[in-house]
Amino acid sequence: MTNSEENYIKVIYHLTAVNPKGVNTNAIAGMMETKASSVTDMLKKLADKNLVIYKKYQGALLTEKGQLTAKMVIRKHRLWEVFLVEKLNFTWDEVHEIAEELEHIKSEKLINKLDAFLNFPEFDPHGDPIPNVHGEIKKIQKQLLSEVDVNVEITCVGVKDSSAEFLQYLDKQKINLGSRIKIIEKNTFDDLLQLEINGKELIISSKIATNLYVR
Amino acid sequence: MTNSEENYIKVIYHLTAVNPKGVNTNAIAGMMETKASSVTDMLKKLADKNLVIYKKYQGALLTEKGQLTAKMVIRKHRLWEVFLVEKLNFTWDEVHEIAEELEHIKSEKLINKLDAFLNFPEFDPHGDPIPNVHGEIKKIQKQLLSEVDVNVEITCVGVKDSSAEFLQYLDKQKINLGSRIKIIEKNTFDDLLQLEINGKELIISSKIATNLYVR
DNA sequence: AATAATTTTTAGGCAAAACTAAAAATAATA
DNA sequence: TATTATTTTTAGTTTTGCCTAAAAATTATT
Repeated sequence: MTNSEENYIKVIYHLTAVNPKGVNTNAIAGMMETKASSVTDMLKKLADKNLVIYKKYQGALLTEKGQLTAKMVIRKHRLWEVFLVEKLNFTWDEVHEIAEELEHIKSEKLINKLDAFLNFPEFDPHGDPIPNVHGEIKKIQKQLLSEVDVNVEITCVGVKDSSAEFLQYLDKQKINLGSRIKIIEKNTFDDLLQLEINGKELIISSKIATNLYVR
Repeated sequence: MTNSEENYIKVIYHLTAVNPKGVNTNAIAGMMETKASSVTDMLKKLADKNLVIYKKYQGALLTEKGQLTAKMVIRKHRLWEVFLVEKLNFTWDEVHEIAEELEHIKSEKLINKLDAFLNFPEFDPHGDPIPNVHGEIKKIQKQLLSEVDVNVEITCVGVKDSSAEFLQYLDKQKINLGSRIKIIEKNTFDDLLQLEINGKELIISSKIATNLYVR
């Protein structure tokens, strides 16, 4: 397995959630920051290796083997992110790029020992679930903050957008995983939300509210 | 910097210790498990990048820039080895292969935070010194066990051969870094040494004695 | 010093993963 | 449905790092 192959598998896995009946070549190209023709080449190779189901012009889907591969790469990525934040004191906006490299380190034993060292965490620093050693993923009930009713107190459990920009904004507003949030008022006209968080009031845009997962 | 380039630089660095006036193409090929013609190709590229001084048929030497690069790769390798042994409970014979991959992870910040997390260790699990953030290496006085006189008590501080086979042998004999050792008798005829270690007697061959550093 | 042996380099190729440009298939629209 | 637009694939290159085989340079030996 090359790094590039693993990255394709991972991208197809993520895109399948949005497009369960076949992931477009162009969509993959967009995520991989490459050209459609390169994607076609790679899909043929992955199909030969039994990782992807691919028929010309029909888009791609992962085989069972491909899905497991994807989950293992995601497992590694998210465990390393936990390590970087919990042990090395990185902030949650800094870890993605480094984990993109670390996720390709090959040793099974390494990742399972890392898992144990971190105490078998179930979620990464952005609230995303970490597949266990068998590839099983614990799903939690969660919704976007934008879907929550007024005056219901909820807990921040994750982010949809995990760009550094967004995460740094959340840091500045002291919004973390675990923060207790209550919507005080929804302004339907300009789509701003008035929140109460950590006892303080805060006005946020709908863009923020549609990128924050709560429970 | 590609992984391959870093590996060449590292190999040239190590070979320079033995061959300070120019490292042979063939020697590099041997260490890299590749062919001499591939080495020639790479030497040209590294010379273009100002990492290596290379003249046809004259062997290779590292520039200042190349030496620093080598030290930084070695720094990463050895810090990761400390992490694997101290934090993840790997044995000292298991860590080399994994560190060979980890040493190529790019972030400066990562390695310096790892260094701090590990409490700025000066030696790796095999007793080899870890270059600091500036590439400075603390040298310690050490000699081979085979060069030590009878009845002088010394401390094991490192290994010359760090193959899994040798390290596992040492583990079995309960010889670790820090073990106190005294040579009771040298048998000049068959080159066996009689040791006292941890209060117990042990007979070792000269092959062992010429691969163990002590102080 | 001349020849033989070894080492190193050159020349030409290959595979992986990307690219561009053009062709083919599918989807959208008049 | 015919035509246009979009998506996807094919064909042909490029770059990196490796290879083999042959040529050139260096070193060793008689």
